[in-house]
Amino acid sequence: MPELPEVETIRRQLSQEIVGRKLNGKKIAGVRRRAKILIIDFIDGSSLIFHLKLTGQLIFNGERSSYTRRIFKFDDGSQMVFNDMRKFGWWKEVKKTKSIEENFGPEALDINLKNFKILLRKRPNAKIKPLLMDQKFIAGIGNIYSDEILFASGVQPIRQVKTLSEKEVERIWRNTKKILQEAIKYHGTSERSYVDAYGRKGNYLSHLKAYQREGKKCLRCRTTIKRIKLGSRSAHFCPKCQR
DNA sequence: CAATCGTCCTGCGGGC
DNA sequence: TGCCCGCAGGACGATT
Repeated sequence: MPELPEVETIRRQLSQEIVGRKLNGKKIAGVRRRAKILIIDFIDGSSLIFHLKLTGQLIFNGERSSYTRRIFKFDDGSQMVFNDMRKFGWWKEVKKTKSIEENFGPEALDINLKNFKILLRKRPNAKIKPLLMDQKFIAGIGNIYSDEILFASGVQPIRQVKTLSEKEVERIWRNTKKILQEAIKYHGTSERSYVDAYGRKGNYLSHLKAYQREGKKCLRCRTTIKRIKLGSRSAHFCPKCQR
């Protein structure tokens, strides 16, 4: 599922290819990301924004497939294909992105420890995993990386924020940065249909330590990884390493 | 205000 | 073998 690392991978690659080109006569000034949204800015101040949701793909010079919803053609003959098997994804032309951007909490990669602690204090009763996935709270983390962050931090997904020690909060903050950055380095996780802007799979899947490892042995202590339902989502964790 | 649940959609895998 | 059912999850809206 495209989360922050996947969208960021696509953003970096697309930026290399399309900045300076024209789309519908409008010159592209830059490509940004906010939360899991990809934003193509034009020099006239307007933007074209995308949300890939679960199965969206944006492929530079990709070819039409049965899942292609739209092809964006650039002035030099190159193109960008938007595929989406499940049809949850969307794109939109907007004059301003401000009202969209302000719906999100701080970027997961940008927030400092002090502000992360302040943020957590506002939600003492929330369970940590759903909170990390709440885009209004903190932006960019989804089901895969919340499991990975909490595994690395030794914290169970159901833990209430107010029960977290200072050290646990610091570990969660540090591992959020570490894991997201590592996943970007490997061009994301291709668990299902995710591919990057060149149609290639990401390589972080083999680095996952919790997500989708139910029934397998914990890579740290050999205990069997558990899966529980939290809200309507699945959470994977090691009952021994994570407390 | 916060937490939970249903909803959108389609491919896939388990079970009979 | 083939069919049916349920599951997967981002984010929004309705409900409690």
